[in-house]
Amino acid sequence: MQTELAGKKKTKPVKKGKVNRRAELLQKAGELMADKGYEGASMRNIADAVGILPGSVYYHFESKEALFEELHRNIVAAMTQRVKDAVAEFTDPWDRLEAAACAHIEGLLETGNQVAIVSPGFARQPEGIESVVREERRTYEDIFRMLLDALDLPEGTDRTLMRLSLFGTLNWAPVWFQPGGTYKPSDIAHQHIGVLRRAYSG
Amino acid sequence: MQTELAGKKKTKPVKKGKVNRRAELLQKAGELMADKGYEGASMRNIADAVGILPGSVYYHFESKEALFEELHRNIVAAMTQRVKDAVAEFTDPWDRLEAAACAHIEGLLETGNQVAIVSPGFARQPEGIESVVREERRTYEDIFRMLLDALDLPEGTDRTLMRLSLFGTLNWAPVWFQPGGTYKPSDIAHQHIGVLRRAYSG
DNA sequence: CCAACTGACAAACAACTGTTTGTTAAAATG
DNA sequence: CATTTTAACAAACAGTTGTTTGTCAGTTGG
Repeated sequence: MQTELAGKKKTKPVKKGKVNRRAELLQKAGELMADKGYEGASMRNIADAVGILPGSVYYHFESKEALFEELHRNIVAAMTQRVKDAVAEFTDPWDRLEAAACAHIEGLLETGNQVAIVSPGFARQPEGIESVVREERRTYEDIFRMLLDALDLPEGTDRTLMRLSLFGTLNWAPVWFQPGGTYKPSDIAHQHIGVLRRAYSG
Repeated sequence: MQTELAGKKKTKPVKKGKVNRRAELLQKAGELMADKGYEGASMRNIADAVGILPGSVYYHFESKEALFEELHRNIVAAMTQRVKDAVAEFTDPWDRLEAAACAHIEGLLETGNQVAIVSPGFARQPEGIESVVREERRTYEDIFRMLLDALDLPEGTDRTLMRLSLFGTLNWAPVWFQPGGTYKPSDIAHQHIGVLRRAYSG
């Protein structure tokens, strides 16, 4: 039982042999909530999924809301990074927008729909942290606002409606999309942006 | 259990002086579920809203699922009628599509979001009746399939993605739309169809 | 006029919700 | 070696869920 660690320098943060239950909880909670909604995924479900008793979850998280809040923040951060990376590869404004749309919907559909948690109204979210959640989402959407501003569009074009329509098309996809079906996630983004290109530029 | 009206035609119309609690229940259940989702609206909430005790609801409806099923059917029927009426006023295929889109989103946004109940994934729906619900929805969507088929589009245009994108734009609106805000519901439909027109025809 | 039906009430049911408490065994630390 | 920290268990908490049961007043039809 007694592991002899001969002079090995042990740092505090990550325990070596230990699985990180905290991350596990976030992971499983994400999957369950994406599947069944915030209220649909109970603390018992989440605890069961990682092989732990319900009460033990409260060692790692103060409450269900706190757990969700951190989960939400992680997902938005991951999505933001993903989109920014994708956009950086292009210089043409239309290409950049399409890259962002692709990254968004791929994140939405390929990560087990976890990102659906971020979608307002998709799964019911707790009352108390709505403001925090909303601000994080707004920051994320700002990326798209910026990309749309960079487009050379006919005067009087409503960029806000364009963005909302784009998000509608993309965020609605989890409702009908079937992995392995006719379409790839990127097809959805490509088609929508394609229509916009044809309508507004050459 | 069925009352036989073989020879005698004994219609059971609305009692004269009586308020129709059954319709009232459907109405209030619709409002509550649109607001808080299927699971968010409890039988007690619904009963309270019409001034009745929770148990009494079970005189009118066999179960919560049965109540929802009927509610869903009513809403789809109302929407179908609404869209068909709107479409009938026009002959040009693009005008007909735009009229349908307008009717759809106006139904979605102006009736207290009750139609949101029809949206899959928007509010969690009971497991057992998913198939019924899905078929009703498919029938409704067929109207739009038909309208899209009537369009004169460049060969190879993917009408399915067009429809899904349209529904995405429209069905996502309840998430962000604010009554009395910058936009009218019809603006959303008009803008999206406008882009399609510009891209594919004129 | 009395029986049947209608529509509701009151009370309970088991199952489930998020959460709290007290305890405990193993590891890390001084 | 002694003590603190970590991470879990076991059991209960009060509240809510959909639903069932038994009762009963008021209307209605034969």
